[in-house]
Amino acid sequence: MKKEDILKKLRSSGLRPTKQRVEIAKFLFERDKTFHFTVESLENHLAKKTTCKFALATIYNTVHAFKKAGHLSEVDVRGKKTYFDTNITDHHHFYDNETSELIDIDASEVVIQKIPKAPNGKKIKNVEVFINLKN
Amino acid sequence: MKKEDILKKLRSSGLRPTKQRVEIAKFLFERDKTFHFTVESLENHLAKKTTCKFALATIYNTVHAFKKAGHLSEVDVRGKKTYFDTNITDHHHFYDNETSELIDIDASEVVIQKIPKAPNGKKIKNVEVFINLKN
DNA sequence: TTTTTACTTTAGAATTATTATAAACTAGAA
DNA sequence: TTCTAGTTTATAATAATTCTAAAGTAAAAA
Ligand SMILES: [Mn+2]
Ligand SMILES: [Mn+2]
Ligand SMILES: [Zn+2]
Ligand SMILES: [Zn+2]
Repeated sequence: MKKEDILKKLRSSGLRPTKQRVEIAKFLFERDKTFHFTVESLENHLAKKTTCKFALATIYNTVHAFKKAGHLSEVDVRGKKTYFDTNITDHHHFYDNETSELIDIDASEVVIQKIPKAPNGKKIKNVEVFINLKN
Repeated sequence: MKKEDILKKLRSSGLRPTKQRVEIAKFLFERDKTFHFTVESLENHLAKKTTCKFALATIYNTVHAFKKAGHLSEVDVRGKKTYFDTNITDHHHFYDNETSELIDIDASEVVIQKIPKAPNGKKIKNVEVFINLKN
């Protein structure tokens, strides 16, 4: 992902390219594999990787703007913190409760043979499969 | 569910049958269909149904004791509040984002044909299917 | 280039859900 | 009935997140 693409992500999220936002965008989007994170973990990573200072509110605001623009998704994990996901495709997860780690499962790796029909007046938006792991 | 069964639920959770606990247990377990709730919604229901007063801490403590004893389960729902479930069997859910309502899906109504194998050293504990609804 | 404007960062306050505390109360044993 | 361990409760504390408003900055206007 080039600098111009980073700027595109910011613009399409309605965000001016400030120092903080560019650092956050680079950290989140200049990678090959999926990154699952909480605001707290992102803050720690940013503190290590960059010299720039980040107010917590800036991280929250930026992450939410990316989510709203569709550049990040949210994953439901048991617990109090919100988890975000750089993988915005329709996909599933393994969840390791011991390590609180999420692992992506591509949609093609799960085939559902039978599923109930939606309640009256409703339609199915999407199906999420969550596989809990143990040792 | 008879009075004796309610007392059994309390005893097996290590709880003395106090006025508050009996009311909570009756409200949660004297029903046919599944009840999905947050501590806040349970508090509101109890306020309507009974004359007894409940400190929030008592509701939290009692619900957690029931969960620990296996009489309640927890469901992961997007959002900040913890959802509990009187259905303790292995089952799945529809989730209506408009109304924040959960609907049970019996395990037999979902058949999964293909699923990835667990990462090295790990085993699959259980598989949860979450079907998001739209209008 | 300067000036101006609107947007942004930030520290700290506020809010929300939950958990902890410790004093007053009570079920059940003795 | 008395005693004891367990319970309820109001309130304080904590944790995650959101809000606020003052000081700072990017980009448009002059
Ligand atoms: Mn969650
Ligand atoms: Mn949740
Ligand atoms: Zn993912
Ligand atoms: Zn359920």
